[in-house]
Amino acid sequence: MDVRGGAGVAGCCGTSVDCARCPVRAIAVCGSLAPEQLCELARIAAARRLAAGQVLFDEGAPAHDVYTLTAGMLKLFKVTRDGRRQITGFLLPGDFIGLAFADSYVYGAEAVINSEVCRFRREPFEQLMHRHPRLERDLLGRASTEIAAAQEQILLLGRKTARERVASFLFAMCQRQNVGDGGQLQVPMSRLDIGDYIGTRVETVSRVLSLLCREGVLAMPTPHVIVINSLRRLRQEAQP
Amino acid sequence: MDVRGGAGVAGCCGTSVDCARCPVRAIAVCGSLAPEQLCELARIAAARRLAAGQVLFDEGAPAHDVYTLTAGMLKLFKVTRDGRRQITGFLLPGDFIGLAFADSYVYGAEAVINSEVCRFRREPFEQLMHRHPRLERDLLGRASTEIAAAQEQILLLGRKTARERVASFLFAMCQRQNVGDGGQLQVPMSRLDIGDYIGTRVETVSRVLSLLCREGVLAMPTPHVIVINSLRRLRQEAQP
DNA sequence: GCCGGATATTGACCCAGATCAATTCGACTT
DNA sequence: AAGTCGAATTGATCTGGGTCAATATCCGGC
Repeated sequence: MDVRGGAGVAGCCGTSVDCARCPVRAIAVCGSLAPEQLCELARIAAARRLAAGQVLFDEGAPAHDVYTLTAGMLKLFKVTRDGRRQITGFLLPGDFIGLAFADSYVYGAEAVINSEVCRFRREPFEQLMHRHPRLERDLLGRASTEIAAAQEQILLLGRKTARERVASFLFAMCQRQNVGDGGQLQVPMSRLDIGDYIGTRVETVSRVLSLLCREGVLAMPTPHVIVINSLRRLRQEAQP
Repeated sequence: MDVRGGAGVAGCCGTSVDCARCPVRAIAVCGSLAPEQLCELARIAAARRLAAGQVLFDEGAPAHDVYTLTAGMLKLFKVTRDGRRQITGFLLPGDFIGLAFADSYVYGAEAVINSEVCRFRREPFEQLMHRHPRLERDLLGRASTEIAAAQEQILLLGRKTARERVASFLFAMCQRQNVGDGGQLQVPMSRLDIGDYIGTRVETVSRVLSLLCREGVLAMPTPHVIVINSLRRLRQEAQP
């Protein structure tokens, strides 16, 4: 959870190019950028630490920056005029924030747990991107993945039952965390957040989880740790 | 509705670069590609005509091609194992199909009305794209827009009422067709398709439309033409 | 280890929208 | 113009998940 900040970034230009903590590393293009190009990236980068619950930016604010998440977890969300909230995604370290923006942010971003981001001023980042086609290609690939994921979520929200939604959510989390049978799934977000992500109420999330627990599909030692007894049954419940 | 096909494409290399019907034109990069580059694109392109209801490709099929829609309207959709269908988008002429694919198509595509697409073999298209950064950049911009639109739809499906969904759908259609107060909105898709897009049943779509009609927000001379009496009220109902 | 506010769970009841069931409409063909 | 069949509309009823309310549990700060 420690931040390397500007110094850490600068460090990337030397021998420790592939250091896991380096914010630049997080955009997963170290392999495709030469050290002097990493330096360029480092020059427009700044680390920022976020406490749990802290807002990174609000929906609708002018989009001056793009980010990579280097530690922790963020949630992205949209809110209707009358206050209904929809979480559009949870981000894990390595994820990039800034694919969907035009002039202003199309969603708000908030830390789920203590987190760190690496910020890049947008203008120079885009110029750099244009100068380095591999970076641009990497981002296009990420955009592709994000579109596919969004459409999976559209299917979930449009056509799945509450039970299937919870199962789908857990199954996707398992895949992202590489959790298998008997593994412990870390669920740092609240039940409210889960509900706002899968389009149900807190109570429904809680009820379905309790039910799956009673049925033996999973176990919940604490609300934020879920033991997966049968990944196969979970996937089956998810109606993929 | 007439197809120019291979000949039409080749024609783009000459003086008629910006002909509206040219399939290449549809990817909206004519301005950024030199005539000889257009020729390159034309060489890997082929026009294809689709009758209403005809399938362009199935979800899960190997993704050998990418497309641009040159006329008509397509719907993209995903289906659950037990047959529930979710439409993830309707495409209009100029739209590009192929941003979300890896090895296989992540959704099926079917013509809503008689349509034409321009097909590009994927392999050479991607090589061409890599050689022409402006094309790549154009696609990244399109991906951006698509992500933003998907998240808007996620908000709709996760948090809006049936009435708000129908209003949002109509309002979005008005914007795409540039229809204002008193304008005639063309609605070529069936009520079933609309329902499968906004996550409700046919009957609900019909009921809400009838209600909005009775309230004077709109009029329906025929099921596929909707007159917008008050775009303002429509937007208000949409809870943007 | 204990305390207190936030978070999670569980129960009872309700309602928006699904489901089931007729009509009605409209774009075809002949 | 009449006939046909799928699409759209409308009505009646049902139900999954929302809403409201009452505990129970967790976890951070002493």
